[in-house]
Amino acid sequence: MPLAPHTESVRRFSRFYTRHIGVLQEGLLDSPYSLTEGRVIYELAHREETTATDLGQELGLDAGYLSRILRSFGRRGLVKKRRSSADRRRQLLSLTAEGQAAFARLNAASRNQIEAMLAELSEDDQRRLVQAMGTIESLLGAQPEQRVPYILRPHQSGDMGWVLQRHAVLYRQEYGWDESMEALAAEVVAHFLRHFDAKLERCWIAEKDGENVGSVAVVKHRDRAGVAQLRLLLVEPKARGLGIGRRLVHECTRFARHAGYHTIVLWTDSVLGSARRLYEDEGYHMVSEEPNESFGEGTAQVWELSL
Amino acid sequence: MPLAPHTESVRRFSRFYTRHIGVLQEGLLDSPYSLTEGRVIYELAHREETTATDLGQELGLDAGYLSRILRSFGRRGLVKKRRSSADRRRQLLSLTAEGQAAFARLNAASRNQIEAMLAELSEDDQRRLVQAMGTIESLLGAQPEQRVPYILRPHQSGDMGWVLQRHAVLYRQEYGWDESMEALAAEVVAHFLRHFDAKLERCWIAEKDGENVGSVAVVKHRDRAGVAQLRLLLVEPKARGLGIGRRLVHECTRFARHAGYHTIVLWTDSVLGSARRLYEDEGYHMVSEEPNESFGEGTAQVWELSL
DNA sequence: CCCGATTACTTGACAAAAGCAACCAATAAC
DNA sequence: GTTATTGGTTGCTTTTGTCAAGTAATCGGG
Repeated sequence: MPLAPHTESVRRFSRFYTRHIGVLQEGLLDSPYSLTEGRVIYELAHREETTATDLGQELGLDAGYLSRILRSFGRRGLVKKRRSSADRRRQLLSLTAEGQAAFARLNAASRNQIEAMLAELSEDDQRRLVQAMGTIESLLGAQPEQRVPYILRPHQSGDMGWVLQRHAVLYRQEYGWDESMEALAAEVVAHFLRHFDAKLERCWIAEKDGENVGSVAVVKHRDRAGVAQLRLLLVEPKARGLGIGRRLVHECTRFARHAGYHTIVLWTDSVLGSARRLYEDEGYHMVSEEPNESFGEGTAQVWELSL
Repeated sequence: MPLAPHTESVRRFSRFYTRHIGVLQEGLLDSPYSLTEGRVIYELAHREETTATDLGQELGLDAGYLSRILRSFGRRGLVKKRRSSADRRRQLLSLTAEGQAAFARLNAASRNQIEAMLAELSEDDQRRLVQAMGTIESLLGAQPEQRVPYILRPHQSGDMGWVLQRHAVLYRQEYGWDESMEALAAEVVAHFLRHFDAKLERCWIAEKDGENVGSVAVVKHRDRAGVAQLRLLLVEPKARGLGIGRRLVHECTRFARHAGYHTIVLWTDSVLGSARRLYEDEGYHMVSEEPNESFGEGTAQVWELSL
């Protein structure tokens, strides 16, 4: 039997935190989404493809109510539904690019609020706060979130600079590639930004714990009509092993197929062994290989996937 | 600028605790009150008399909405309204006995839930939990609750036993009174329980942090018609200085006036100095004094207040 | 003391959020 | 093949909350 003062302390804390959260959530008010809608978007952003029933279960929502929310999301172009081929009653739900962007905005707003709150504390106090929260979570048995611990979103301003920088740093660190690699990446990035065609091209940024940890882009092939090219694939070392690379590659395939391309190709280098696995598993096969002239020591390869 | 991982930790905790609270609040569902209604009752129970505007401000409720809630509470007999004499636009709101009882039920239900939750933790872990919660509250600047830190409620089964026990223990400890005092109190309690007349009699228990800390009762005078008697006033030493005694005495006056008595009387002893102040401030005056035969060394006094 | 502004509260109309129940189509179970 | 179950949608209702207007009392000058 717990002590009465403990019980009351917990109740006081609950009241306090409820109010605290209430204040935070009011920030959502100047978005076009209700709180529940926000939760739905959050959940969608953190899953690759779910069904409505799943979602309803997770969020404790009435099926009818959720159905309407999803329909409105569909109308607003945030969510796309795809009949499951295994069970044609089910719809596999996923966020569209607009949906991902909408979530990114919500997410950024929420993050800014928390940051503003934290900014008022000293670094020590921030640490103590996070520590205390962790204690509570573990004591009250927060099970580790079974969602994917990252989100994908379209690129925003500033992102491409990050993409370039990390390409340069990582490929130098991991493979010792020289500046010509950086120059090439810079050219790709510049071209992407200058000629970006939202209908036929796309870039995804993977974000984890508020930090960018991965990227990939689909662009039109410079010469071959109806052919897409996958470029700028990157996953930060500390975020590897979570399936982010696989997800990024897959996202490209889905987009390219949907955009009407008949083929998607990519260039890679024989030294990039782990990437090779991703491409193979996605269904790509190598179509040509030749000595790499510009950087490194491996051979340049072209891989292709028919859509 | 806070570190990104900290921000994300705080967000994760907020999600976690939101969900946690959600589960707890579902317990309210098998009560006849909505969440908002519950909050209103809570607030009313923790204030002596408030105005609707005050309440709305505190809870962030729309005035119109609150007005309707209060009207329905009025209809259900939970709340009574009294025009302020200082400002006749205002209504002073307070819970009726039924209202207090309703709150006590809600409160007990909520407490049971928390207790069940705590019961799964070792005592050490409970301590760590409460500690961590305290840390968060102080870091996030919970201002000390400005509400009265106790609530009043009608007596429930078991309470009268507590009243008797504490009378015996406290008067012995503080004034060295002997068993005859206990016997007298027992008789009063027994008579109260056996002949309890809900229309004309009432007992209040003051509760703080989930523990009983005070009591008082109004009963019909045994001989004089139209006269009420205040009995069994008690405040635990550790809860003194919070105005609980004063509040209890005042509650009696209000009730007696409302129940139609023309006078309320009480017996006390000259050694009970602090109680004397309470009675004086409430408007009582001493009407007789004679040597105390039964216990202690002081003189027995009768005080009276015309209603 | 008078008059406009403000405050405390109420009311009506309405919108948003949520829940319930009936229903359809696809699938699973027998 | 028939029945039950599942995934989802739709119509209807209740609950919850907002907005604006209205009333009475009070405040704040001149």
